[in-house]
Amino acid sequence: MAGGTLPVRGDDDQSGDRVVCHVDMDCFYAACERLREPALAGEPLVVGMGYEAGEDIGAVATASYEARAFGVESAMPISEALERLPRKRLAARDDDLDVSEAGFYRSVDMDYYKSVSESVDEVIERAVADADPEGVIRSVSIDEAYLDVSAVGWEGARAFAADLRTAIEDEVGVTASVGVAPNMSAAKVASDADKPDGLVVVPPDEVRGFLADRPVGELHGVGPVTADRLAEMGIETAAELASADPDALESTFGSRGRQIHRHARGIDRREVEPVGKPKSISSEKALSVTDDDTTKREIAARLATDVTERASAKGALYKTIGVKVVRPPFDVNTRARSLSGPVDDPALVEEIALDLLGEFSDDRVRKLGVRVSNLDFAEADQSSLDSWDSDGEQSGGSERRQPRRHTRDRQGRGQTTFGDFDE
DNA sequence: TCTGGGGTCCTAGGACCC
DNA sequence: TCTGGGGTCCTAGGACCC
Repeated sequence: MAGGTLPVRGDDDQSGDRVVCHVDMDCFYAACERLREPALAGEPLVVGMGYEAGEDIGAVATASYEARAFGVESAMPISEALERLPRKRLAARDDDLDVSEAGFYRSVDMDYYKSVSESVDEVIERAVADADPEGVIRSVSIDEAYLDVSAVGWEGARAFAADLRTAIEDEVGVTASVGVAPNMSAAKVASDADKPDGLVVVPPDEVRGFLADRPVGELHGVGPVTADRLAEMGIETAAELASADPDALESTFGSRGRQIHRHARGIDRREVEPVGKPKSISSEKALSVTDDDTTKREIAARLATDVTERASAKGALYKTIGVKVVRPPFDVNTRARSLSGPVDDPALVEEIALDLLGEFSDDRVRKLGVRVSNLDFAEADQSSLDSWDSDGEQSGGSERRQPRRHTRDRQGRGQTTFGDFDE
């Protein structure tokens, strides 16, 4: 195809005008732990989720680079991490173990990490406001954000990103890697390219070359399953994906096929937009495998409470209540039930969750979850008092629901949201 | 490698409506 | 009474992200 290596269509050129930064904090949880416990600096450090001091349950949430050198990886069971990297304390007492080949383990402390994240956000907000009054920030997680700072232009892009990194490190004490590119997906790859503490700037005319030799798995939207299937098709690098037939990709991967094809070509016209309201709220918990129904119901009830409290704190009404049941080895089942209108009714959530769980009462279960979705953020705080009763049936005055705006009704199907028609 | 927790989006089939 | 097209909503599962 002509133009395979050029910014092909006229409408692609527009993306060259944008300057998008992806800010990605380095080993964020571990960095936070070091912030309040400076003695951990330079040491192998593992932060475990579901981990309790001295135990060997849970999974690795973050491993410092020093710990990664021992083969500890994200999502690895703590038990396995301990085999590769024993606890410092144990090593100190055990003559067979070398203290220099041991590390520190800490459990996740989300509240603290959030407070650090807020400090980082303040630095970012100020930097963006100073550099580009029309700038936009999209926080995608506790340790990651996209910035549209097009006003700084490509001449000013590197200086902006460098100053931002310096400010974050000086003022908060943690480091970030930043990627700068004409769009979100390329900026994301750029921020990953020189971690940790990196800065990679990819101007518009270098995007294709920058991506070319990278494995497809580095692209946003290509996970392990897709990467394997692409490999079967003989596609392993971004350049190979970029020159693949988009129709073939679409027939194999659906709409995502075209999306990853565009990303491989360095095209992504999604706008950087602030994150909107959540679409679901859920809570789940791994448990040691059990078929005891009482245990399952107790846990489900707790999860329901957690979910409804969080929903309430966010002012969210919900219309759909669901459960998730994971049976060994890893058989994920979901069940959901919708009401006829949005409610804030914790007792009802528990009741429905337990009812849905009933189908699995005899099953061995390794993990349970409760979820509310179909959320509605009513302006006012009037909640479950009116017309929705426990059957989810409307009583009497069926038009008493909150005045409904069409914008919301479109959301489910309208395809107007971020992420599909994007590029 | 026997896999933690909180999310998003997409797909596909079925019910139902006009 | 065997049959069209368009559309919405619901449920379940899957892939992906951090």
